[in-house]
Amino acid sequence: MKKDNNVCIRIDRNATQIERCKTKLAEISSSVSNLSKTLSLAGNQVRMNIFFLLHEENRLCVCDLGEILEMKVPAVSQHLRKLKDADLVQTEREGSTIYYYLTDKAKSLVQAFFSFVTVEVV
Amino acid sequence: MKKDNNVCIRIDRNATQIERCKTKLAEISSSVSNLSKTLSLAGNQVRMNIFFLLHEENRLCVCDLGEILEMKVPAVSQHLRKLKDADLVQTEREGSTIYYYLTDKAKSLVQAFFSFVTVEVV
DNA sequence: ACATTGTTTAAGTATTTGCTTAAATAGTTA
DNA sequence: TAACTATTTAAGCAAATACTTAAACAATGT
Repeated sequence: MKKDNNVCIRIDRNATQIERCKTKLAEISSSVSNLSKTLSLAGNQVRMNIFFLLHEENRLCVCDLGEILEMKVPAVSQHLRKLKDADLVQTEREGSTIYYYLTDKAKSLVQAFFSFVTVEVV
Repeated sequence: MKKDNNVCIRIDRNATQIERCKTKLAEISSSVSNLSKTLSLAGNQVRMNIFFLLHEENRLCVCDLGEILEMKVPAVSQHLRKLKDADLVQTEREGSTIYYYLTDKAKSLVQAFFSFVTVEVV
């Protein structure tokens, strides 16, 4: 194995394949970036629980979520902000209470996630 | 707002709803845990790129992946180990080269991920 | 058996993430 | 407007993550 700045370059590698791969990657780079950002949000048990709860109950406030998840309110609030920044939840105010609910984008995602669970792929 | 160990309990909360939610959560707890673990692996740009590349090229060795992703081999190897531990990739040796390919479990996941990209939900 | 190639493992470090407490903001009610 | 309720924001800390280099391991060829 030859070393080029510590990057391994196999002697009998397929240079055409490597180049093709690099080109393809560059093309889908921004999609992959968006996708992995979204999935990294879903890849957290607390946020996955929030997805599930909002999916089931339609809407909940931070305070309820804190009690259900047995977590302190600021901790929940910070998770919700991440989801809101990613356009996965929206809010509606009712008096002094702010209710969170899933966006359409999140609903599709959640639908897919839970179908995986039931098919027991995961 | 009353405080119970710093956990907020809304005065006009729906106690029945809270209890129902806690019960439901407990029931699906292990599924949610597995799911979020899998998604946390997918929620990383490098690993998502690896998914994409193995999906497209069928199999690749660490060394090729290192060159394509422009990363050092040990860094790639460590990502692959996580995927292998989660039963998302398998290996086959050919001489001294070890090829990685997606498991069936991973193929289903990847299929779903990339259908989201094309539908532009993400 | 020794050198070479392909790969993994280990140890150290920097960055990121998630929680905690305390303070700030905003709406509600007396 | 003052007290109260619901929530967010900020700052600090602890744990987890990902990369780096160096060393170890495994297979191949001489």
